[in-house]
Amino acid sequence: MAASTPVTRPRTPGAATGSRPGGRSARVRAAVHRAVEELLAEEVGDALTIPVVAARAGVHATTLYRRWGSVGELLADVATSRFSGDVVVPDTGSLRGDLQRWAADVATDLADPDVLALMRATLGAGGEQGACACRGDREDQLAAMIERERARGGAVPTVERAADALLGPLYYRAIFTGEPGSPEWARGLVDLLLPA
Amino acid sequence: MAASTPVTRPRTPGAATGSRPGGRSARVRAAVHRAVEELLAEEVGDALTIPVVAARAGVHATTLYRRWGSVGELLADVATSRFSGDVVVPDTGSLRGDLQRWAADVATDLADPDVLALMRATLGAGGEQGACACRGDREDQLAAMIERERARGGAVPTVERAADALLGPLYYRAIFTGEPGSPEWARGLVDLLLPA
DNA sequence: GCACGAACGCACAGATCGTTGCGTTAGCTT
DNA sequence: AAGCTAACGCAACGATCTGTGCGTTCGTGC
Repeated sequence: MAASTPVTRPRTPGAATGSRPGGRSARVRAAVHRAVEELLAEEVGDALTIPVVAARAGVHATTLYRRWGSVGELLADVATSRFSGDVVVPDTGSLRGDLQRWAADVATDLADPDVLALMRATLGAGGEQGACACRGDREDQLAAMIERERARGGAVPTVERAADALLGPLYYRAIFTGEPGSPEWARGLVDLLLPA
Repeated sequence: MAASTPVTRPRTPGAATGSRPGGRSARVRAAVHRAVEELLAEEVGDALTIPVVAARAGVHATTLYRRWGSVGELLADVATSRFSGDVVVPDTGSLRGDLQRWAADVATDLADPDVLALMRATLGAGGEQGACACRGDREDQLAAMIERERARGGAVPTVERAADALLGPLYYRAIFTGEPGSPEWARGLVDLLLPA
């Protein structure tokens, strides 16, 4: 490489940095993301390496090294785009209804073995950044629902408390115990959080 | 290799299989465990490989390949011995007191960055087995405390419910958010679980 | 359209990893 | 104290990974 720029890599791959988010780059990115998810679903375990992903995606390994640099960053990128927008904020008219529906959706999402594999791999390789990618914008969604209820004039718990009561059990079950919670169980968590 | 046995590896490394848990094996095991924890604390990330661990431990890489086979199994072994016995079950006379003290201890344990790094790496490389290793025997401890209270004749929550209310938030905070909970916050979780 | 340059493909090389066979060390048994 | 054998050290190999330089393709702006 020249001397000034540390690496040829065009900055963060996720957000278009103003350079060229055009057709081909987007296609490559999509193919790579799909390849990662496919390999994760096949429980390749250790064998999730840059060359393997590249071969599966039909892309040259050099491209992956240049764009992502390591499997850790690649997984963090995949996790970010996988977990953003996977669950929509419902609007049922009441906080209880919103939270119940939302918790059930999250539980359903977390029950997918592929999602679990992605989260575990991202946590392991991505470190702090990967962990945040797995949370996605779920705390923000929680805050949005609570804020809406407060605007309606209702009594609401703090976002922190709601995260403890909902996201805590949901994620703990999914990651640490083999048995993810059912949507019914997730709805029950809401009943424990909100006063009867 | 011969033909019958798939690998020369002497079964599970943790429990002595009756063969020879003698002095040298134990020393090697301890050195390797220490090396893993040291490297984890240095945030080596991807570079936590068998040869690197072997060099740090002053042991030949072949030994690690034969005893553990992969970084995943090695990390699961380290996590198991790290998380078993790290927290003792208190006996304060009341369930509330027991849980408060226990939750505070777990929170303190989870606040250690090295423990976090170990858990994340184990989750990533160890898969299902690694996840169980990170839980340790904490659900059993929870069950023991609850059972003791029930023997005293008190009203007790289910173990499942207690795990949701305590382990869920504790682990979620530690793993997914950068800020692990304080012992005081952990004690507050107990107050939310038990009726006032 | 046309030129510019970012992103990709390709080939090659250095480094590292995973595995095997064999000799040596050192627990364990009697 | 002497033998047995599990466990370790050693050296070498093939496979795989990581990184670089250069030519080519194809979005993007003029």
